[in-house]
Amino acid sequence: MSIVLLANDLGLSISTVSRALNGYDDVSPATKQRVLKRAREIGYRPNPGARRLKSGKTSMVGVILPAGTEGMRFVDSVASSLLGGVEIELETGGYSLIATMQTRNDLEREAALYENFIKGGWVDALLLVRTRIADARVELVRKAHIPFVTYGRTETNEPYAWVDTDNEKAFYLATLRQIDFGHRRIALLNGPLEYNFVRLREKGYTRALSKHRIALDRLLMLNGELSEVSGYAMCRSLLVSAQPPTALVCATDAMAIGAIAACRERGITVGRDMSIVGYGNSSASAFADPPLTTIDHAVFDNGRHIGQSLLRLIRGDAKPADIHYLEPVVLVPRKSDCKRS
Amino acid sequence: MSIVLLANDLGLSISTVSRALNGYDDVSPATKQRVLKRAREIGYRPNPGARRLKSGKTSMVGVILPAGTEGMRFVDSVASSLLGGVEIELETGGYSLIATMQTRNDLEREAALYENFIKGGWVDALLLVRTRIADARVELVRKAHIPFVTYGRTETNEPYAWVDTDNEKAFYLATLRQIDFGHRRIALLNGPLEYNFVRLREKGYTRALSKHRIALDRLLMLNGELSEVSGYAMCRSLLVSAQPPTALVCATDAMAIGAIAACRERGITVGRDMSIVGYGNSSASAFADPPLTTIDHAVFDNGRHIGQSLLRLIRGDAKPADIHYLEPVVLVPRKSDCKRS
DNA sequence: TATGCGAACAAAAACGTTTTTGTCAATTCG
DNA sequence: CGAATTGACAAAAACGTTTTTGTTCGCATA
Repeated sequence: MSIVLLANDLGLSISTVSRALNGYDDVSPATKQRVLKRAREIGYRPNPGARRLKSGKTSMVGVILPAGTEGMRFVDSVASSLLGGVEIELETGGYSLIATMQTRNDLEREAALYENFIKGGWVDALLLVRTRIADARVELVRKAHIPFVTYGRTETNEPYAWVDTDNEKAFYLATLRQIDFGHRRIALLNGPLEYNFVRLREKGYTRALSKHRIALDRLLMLNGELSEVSGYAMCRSLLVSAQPPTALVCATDAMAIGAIAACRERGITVGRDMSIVGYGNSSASAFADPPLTTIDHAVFDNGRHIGQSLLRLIRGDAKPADIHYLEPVVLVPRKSDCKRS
Repeated sequence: MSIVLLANDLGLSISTVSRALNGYDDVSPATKQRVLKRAREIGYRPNPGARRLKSGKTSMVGVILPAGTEGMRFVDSVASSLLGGVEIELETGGYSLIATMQTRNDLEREAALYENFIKGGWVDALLLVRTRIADARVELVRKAHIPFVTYGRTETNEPYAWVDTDNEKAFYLATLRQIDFGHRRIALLNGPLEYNFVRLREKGYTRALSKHRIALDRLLMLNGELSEVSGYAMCRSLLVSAQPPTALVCATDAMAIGAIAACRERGITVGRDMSIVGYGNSSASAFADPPLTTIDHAVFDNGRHIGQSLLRLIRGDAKPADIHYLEPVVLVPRKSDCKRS
């Protein structure tokens, strides 16, 4: 019974206090100030349960962090920066971000989890990450009539708000660079096929090849996990194949680091006999041996864009169709790529 | 007005329905079943706001993820596994974990953030991570009379619930191994001094040295960030010093990988001329060159312990003083350490 | 000088639960 | 056989807000 305390203290009715606190204009500027001041002094905090019960607003944006495919890693370093960016923007708008974890990758349960999270009414808006090509979540969330933005695009007919990195451009650039280096047998170490960013990266890769009239070799396009182990395994299988590639473009720096290890194991010197480009510009990439040429993309800025978009959507300042932002990428050259020997 | 709908549908009063749903025993087993069944069919979900308003319970446990010291990384891979373990246990008890991010490391704001989070009433219990030696948060949270467990210990007179990894043992083992390899000038590349785990690692290191009557050389004990860059910089400064060490124990694998890069740069072969042990058994550690000897600690299991402890605390099945769990560590030998040459 | 109007505040209802208290019949007990 | 107890349910209050609907009063207008 907190607002009544505040009201009594001020000698006002609770309705006036409430309206003052919420910035309505049928309360005089003078009393509005008085209420605000006293509220701060007394440390008044509206009970979020009551507020939500009455108004349906929670001042919270939610995100469900997907279970990692490898072992138990839910949150990768990308997510960390991203969420940081989101939070810092939401903060300025009086919102905050809450994350909950998905303990398994099971699609059946996923729907139930999202359903629960939304109907549970803990959040006013949602952020969807790790979008798949066909992603049931966006339909589900749209039907719930709750604002949302996706990090990464998906395939759907309906308009929706998205923020994405230019994955296609990234792999177009990386592949082009390998071609310019004289490579013709360039392998693509990619992620799981279901994800949209995986398809986009493949698209960038094939576009670069076809631009230079290089025939596509399906045997050079591999899909696996995003981890070091997986990169190692895929590279290894390529190296023992009939016609090994002379260059690699990898979906993550971790995969590239695994690939480097595989090359090392077989006595192949990366940066001389094998040309490798990674993706992500992870903190480890600069300290690999050789230092990894990679693609840098501003994840934190992506997060900020998402945060801003969420706010606009919540306030009704924008329609989902208005929000499409493609973050540019930049290739950071180091020592892991080289001319064809 | 959802429970009333359900009640009408069943021809019962809302109070009976509520009591049936909450498992009270003054409702007959028959109707209890009937209510439960119908509730499931109809897809009834108690309004969390209303529930919280009345009972004060939220079925949520919260954690505030600290802002990363380097750049904007909030959540490292440790946190990912840990939170996964926590969540999976909480789930079995009908609770779930929500995380929110701390956007800056400022201590002033930290108190306010925790205050807000607790008073905001979004959670029934709290998890505190990245404990410092003197950590104002535990006093603050205790005063709020909300159950909590810390991941990592801290210095306080009051009893509190903690789960921790045996940091001291880990660095005792790592240092001992270096000593057994014949090393006498062993450097400690440690993290920021304020953290309790940093002190414990230092303690393990010094204990191993003093056991073998090796004099402590303060110049060999460095403190920095937990990142590759920092490991690189610290190792580099050691290598150009008057009396470089012949062995390194590092607070994280990332630091160790940075250190390896520094050695490589100066033509020092790690695993032959320099012996390095890391910590964490990160996925990258096995693919470093040379593969990193490191300390493995079961972060996910730690998370599960935390989850269970939280549940016991919430239910009143245990007092904070009862909950002290020290997770054992194990050294995983690879190729980065070696006999003194 | 009545009438209408807007500015500033207050009363009261409502949100969907949980909890306290109450009711009523059936059963047990002295 | 009447009184006390118990088992199963219902009525109503309460949680702390927001929102809808009043109310009062001074002031401009006709």
